[in-house]
Amino acid sequence: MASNFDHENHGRTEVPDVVVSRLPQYVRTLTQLLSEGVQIANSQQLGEKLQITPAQIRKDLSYFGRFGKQGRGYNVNHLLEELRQILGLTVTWNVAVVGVGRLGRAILSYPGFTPDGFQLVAALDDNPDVVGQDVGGLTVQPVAQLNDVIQRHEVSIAIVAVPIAYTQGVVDRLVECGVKAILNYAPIMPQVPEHVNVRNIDPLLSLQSMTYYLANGTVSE
Amino acid sequence: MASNFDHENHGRTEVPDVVVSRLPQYVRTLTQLLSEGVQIANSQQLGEKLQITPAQIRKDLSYFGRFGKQGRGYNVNHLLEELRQILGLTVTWNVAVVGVGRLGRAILSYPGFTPDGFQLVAALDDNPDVVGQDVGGLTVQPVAQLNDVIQRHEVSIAIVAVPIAYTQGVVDRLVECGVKAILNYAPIMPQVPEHVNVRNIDPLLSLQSMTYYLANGTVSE
DNA sequence: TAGATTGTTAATCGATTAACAATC
DNA sequence: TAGATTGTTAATCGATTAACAATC
Repeated sequence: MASNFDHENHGRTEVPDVVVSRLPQYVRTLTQLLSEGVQIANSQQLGEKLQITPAQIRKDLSYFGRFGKQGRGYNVNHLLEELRQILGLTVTWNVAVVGVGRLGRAILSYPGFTPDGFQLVAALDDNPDVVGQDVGGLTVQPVAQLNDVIQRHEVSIAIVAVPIAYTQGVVDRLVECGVKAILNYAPIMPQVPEHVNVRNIDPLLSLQSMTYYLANGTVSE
Repeated sequence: MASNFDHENHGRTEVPDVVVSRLPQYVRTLTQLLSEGVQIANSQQLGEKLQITPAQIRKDLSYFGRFGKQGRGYNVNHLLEELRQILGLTVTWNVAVVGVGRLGRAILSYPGFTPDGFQLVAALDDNPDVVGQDVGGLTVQPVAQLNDVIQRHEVSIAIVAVPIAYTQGVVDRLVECGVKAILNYAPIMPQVPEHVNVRNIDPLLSLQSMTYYLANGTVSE
């Protein structure tokens, strides 16, 4: 059974997660260079901007193809477009926000997602006082309608900003609805089947690891 | 000059960053177990909760001491207290929030930091309409007062939630004021001297790496 | 004491970096 | 063509895991 999966990538070398996680940073840097009018950049220059070795950049890119020219470097615009294509950033992804408390409202009002192809198409909450409200141009729907809302709006990504006690339950329901990408803001790591991706936004963990260095007078990296 | 640093850890083996970053998760899990009345847990049980191998947990802990009993496991309460001590979570850390826009307000109103020993003691902004406002029980100060505010409140951690164009400038000023731990919410990676720690909260990067798996029909991990 | 689980060493795995032939 | 930089292979580094003696 499991051995079936071995054939599913059609002989492509599996790309390490850590490599995929760097690509959006490459996209960001290239976008910035482009806006500055830079047309060509080599791995050395990109490495300086990104605080990464040139070798790593070339290695990372080599998982996906050959985008540079020897003796010259990379065409910024071309590499950017290739990476956007690889990351699936050339299409629009519909996003639902579950949980419209203070944090959910901040997320819904944040204009930073839309330019990058993420369209907030639905907001859901369980609080009767909140349902029906207009937040960031969306009418808050009851969570009971989750399945229907996800189908109707073709939601493929969910942002979860509900209290910790409800998080796993909401995530379970999202998974049942076929959502395969979840951005979770609750301080908990929800369990999901392995075909579903979860990313946790957990500032408290970040703070708690920094205090180690504050308390011990050393520095990370 | 640099060789001086070699002596500063007094022969202690340097703890890898990745190990330090897992400790807060251990603390969280142990806290939960304690609240459930569990008194003893072995590395196997902790591993299941944390989705980590038992060997890794034992290895991680071994950087800091011997906290278990062979044949028995770990006393939950004791291990928790030891880890809190190691992470510097037994003392209160004063935190300043720079940037009181929508996001800054959400952070200032979020009750989740305080229980863990992080005390929000100051809020700063540059917008004259915002300065003087009461937000989450704090009066917003002008950023011009940064140095003074940090001194007066003994701030050791800053949370930065200002627009991207101001982020590096604010971070530079914080570093000048002696702040050694910065939690940054802007979609940029500020450059700091190596004795300063920065953690970036960057949900857009998380979304952009998940779309890779959505677009390519595979799954991370 | 017998059984269980730690703490630690050694083996494995995977990611990063260095080096260089290919080639623009 | 000469010089520069890529793409890729091999070497290195570091983190994870397995194994087991120590010991509760």
